[in-house]
Amino acid sequence: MTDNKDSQQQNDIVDENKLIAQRREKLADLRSKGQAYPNHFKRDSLASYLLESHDHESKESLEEKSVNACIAGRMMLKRVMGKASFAKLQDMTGQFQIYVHRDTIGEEEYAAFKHSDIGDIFGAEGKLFKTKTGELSLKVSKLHLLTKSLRPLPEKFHGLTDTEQKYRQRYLDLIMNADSRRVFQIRSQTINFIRNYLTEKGYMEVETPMMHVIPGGAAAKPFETHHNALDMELFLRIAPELYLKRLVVGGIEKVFEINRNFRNEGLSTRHNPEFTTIEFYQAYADYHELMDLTEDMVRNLALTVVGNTKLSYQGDEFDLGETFTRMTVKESILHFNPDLTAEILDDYDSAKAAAEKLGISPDDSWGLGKIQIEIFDETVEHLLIQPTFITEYPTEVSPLARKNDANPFVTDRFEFFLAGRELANAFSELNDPEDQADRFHKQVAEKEAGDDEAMHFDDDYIRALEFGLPPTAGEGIGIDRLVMFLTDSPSIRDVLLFPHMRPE
RNA sequence: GGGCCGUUAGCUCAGCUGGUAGAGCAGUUGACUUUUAAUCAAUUGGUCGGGCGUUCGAAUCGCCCACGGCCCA
Repeated sequence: MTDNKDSQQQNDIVDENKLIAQRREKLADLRSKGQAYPNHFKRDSLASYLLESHDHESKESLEEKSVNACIAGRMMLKRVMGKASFAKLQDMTGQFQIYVHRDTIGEEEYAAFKHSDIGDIFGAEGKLFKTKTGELSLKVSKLHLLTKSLRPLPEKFHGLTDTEQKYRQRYLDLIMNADSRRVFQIRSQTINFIRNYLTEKGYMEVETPMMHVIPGGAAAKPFETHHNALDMELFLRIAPELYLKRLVVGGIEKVFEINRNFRNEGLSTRHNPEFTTIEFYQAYADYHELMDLTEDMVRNLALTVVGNTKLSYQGDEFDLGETFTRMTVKESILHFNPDLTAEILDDYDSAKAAAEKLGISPDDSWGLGKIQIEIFDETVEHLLIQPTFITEYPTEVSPLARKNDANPFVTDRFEFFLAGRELANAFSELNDPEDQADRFHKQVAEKEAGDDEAMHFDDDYIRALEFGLPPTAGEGIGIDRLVMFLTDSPSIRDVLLFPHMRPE
């Protein structure tokens, strides 16, 4: 055992390259001289603040005012020119140049600075000034090495581009790539915007269970886990929907939750096993009101976080400032399939034949509604570049949505599409407990027939509905996908700080 | 799960029809007191993702595996 441990430690050391070894020696030297990881330095300014407040000033007026500042950050760039040096310190708002001068900070301090490494974290005190070329900088009177960095940063010009390393070592990506920092700022601002938007409209934010006894609210395969003390199987939630509607039964008439869902499916540029959604529910509203709300919210979100309603996603341009198109599933199919007619779509045999002609292989268990949706997915979805609401989804594929009064074949539901992808799903909720029980029974039958994404029967949810769910409309929006659109990110991994990866 | 592409120094990348690896940046040493990817000179650094095979000889050719990317289901 001991031998193994020793050889393991040996290996750890051998694994390290010379660059790290050199920095470790510098760290040992720092330790020998005192506290190597001090925590006394207080900064008073951020890079962006100094630039905003003083960049416009002339060299002379800066000199006259004699502005003191303390900044801190990671050294990203270092240019030593004999007895004077320039370096860039990076904090969370940007980079700021410091000027380190031997005759100002002293010979010993300057020698130490010359031995510092790119990546080291410094605190710097001094006076603001402008260089010959006009760059606002800090003339350092005192420099504090706050954290020694042991590992060399990626190259200063190309930075870190290796996709795998960006995802696995996100900290490094965030240090090196302003674009990545921007993506996650926009992500944060997006969530913040939505939270404020709904809160201001009187919605209450809640947190419902992530571990479910009966996974429900969506058609998806769940992750399974086990509770030891209770000795029971649990599922990570695939959607919060049924819990949020229980809360509407309980009288929380406007409610929302922004949180993670987990689905046990493959990974791709569009799918991560855990992803974030916002779901919100409003009593005494119908799906038309949610379309209006969605249109207003998405438009103002874009204006707030990217400052523009005209966006482009991977080459597709769209404008969230224009009125969003609204059409039904059938209208959209007919619009993009001139050879089809309403009569064909309404007849099971001819619709099935049309689907087969499109390369779809209808299963015998599919009804007309499922066939129509497959035709929609195949021929319409990817063409909906401009913001579009599609309504009147077949009841067959909408087990939780309220049937349309005029046409019970379809539900009071819409999905919202942008850049050829579904972004939101909403409907007037099914609040008839007997209808809901019937639909659960159908789902259970499908599950027994082998569909492992079909829903379970949730007795307590039916019981809640039996107490009475007021007429309610609800919606879910994929936050990751929304952020992808707002940041023009090609992969969901680009908008997740730590996307799921196989172990190295 | 299938197809295609990739994996070479800490990072970004070259490396031809097989002959035991190269640049830039970073590092080290020296010069340089307002630089802007600073410059100049010298210099260190590699289990070429892993394994097996073909061959006198493999980063290079073949097979298998791992990880990643893109496309498809």
